[in-house]
Amino acid sequence: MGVSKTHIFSEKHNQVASVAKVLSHPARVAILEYISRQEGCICNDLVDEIGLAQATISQHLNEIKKLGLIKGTFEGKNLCYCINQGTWDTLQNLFGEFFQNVKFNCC
Amino acid sequence: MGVSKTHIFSEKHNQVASVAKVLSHPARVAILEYISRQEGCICNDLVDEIGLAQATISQHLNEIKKLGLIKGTFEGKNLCYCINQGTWDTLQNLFGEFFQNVKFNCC
DNA sequence: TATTATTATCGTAATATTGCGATATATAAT
DNA sequence: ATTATATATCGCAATATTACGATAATAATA
Repeated sequence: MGVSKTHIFSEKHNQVASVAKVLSHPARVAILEYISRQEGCICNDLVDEIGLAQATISQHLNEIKKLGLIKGTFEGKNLCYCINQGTWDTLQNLFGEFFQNVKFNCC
Repeated sequence: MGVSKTHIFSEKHNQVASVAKVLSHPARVAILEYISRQEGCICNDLVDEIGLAQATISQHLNEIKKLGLIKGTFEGKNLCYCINQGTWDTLQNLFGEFFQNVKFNCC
C-alpha cells in the first residue's frame, strides 16, 4: 500500500492539495519569499541564503516551477527566477476561497 | 539523508509549511470541507463520504486535530468533529499574509 | 575552441507518508 | 454486566519525499 488515492477526490480538492504540497516544505516557502524580495534572483544566491546543497535547491525550484508559481528567464549569464503573477493570483484565490467557504455551524 | 532540516528555517516559514502540509492531501481537504458543510459530523459519515478505510480516516483526522483545525465533542453516542474557528481564522491570516506579501518586481 | 560559472539531472541513502487489516478502547443501550 | 457501535491505535507494506555528491548540460567569455 501507500499509494495516494487521488482519483477518488474532486478536481478542486486535488488542486488545493497540490498547491499546499508545494508550500508544505519550509525551504520552498523561504525560496518563494526570497525570490519575491529580490529585484532579480539567481539560484546560487538561494544556495547561500537557504543553506541547502545546490542540487537540493534545484529540486525544490523544480517543484515550484511545475506548479507554475515561478518562471525563469536568462539575464546574461544567469538564470533569473521570478514569481509568476498570473498563477500566483489564481492560487491565492483558490486558497482564499477554500478558507472563506468554511462555515462554523456546529458545537 | 532524507531528514528535513526544519531548524535552518525561520519560525514563520516552518509555520506556513506545517499548515500547508495538513492541507497537502486531498482527503484532508475533503474532510475539512465536509465537516464545515454539516450541522454536526460523525466519523462514520466521513468513511462513507470519502471512501477510505476507517483507520485511514482516523489518521487523517488526527493530523488535522494536531494542528488545532478541528475539535471533537461527544454528542450522545457519537463524536462530533467541528471546525475550530479560532485556529481557522489564525491560519487563514497566516496564509493570507504570505500570499499578500509577495511582490512582483522582476522580469 | 577552451575555460569558467551556473544550473539541471542522476543515483542513492535515509526518512516520512499513505493505506489498511487487526485489534484495542470507549460509550450507549439493553 | 453484556452487547453493539463508534473511534483510536498498532503493525506492516508500498510508495513518496528529502538531501546530497557526482556528473552532465548550458551559456558567457577569453
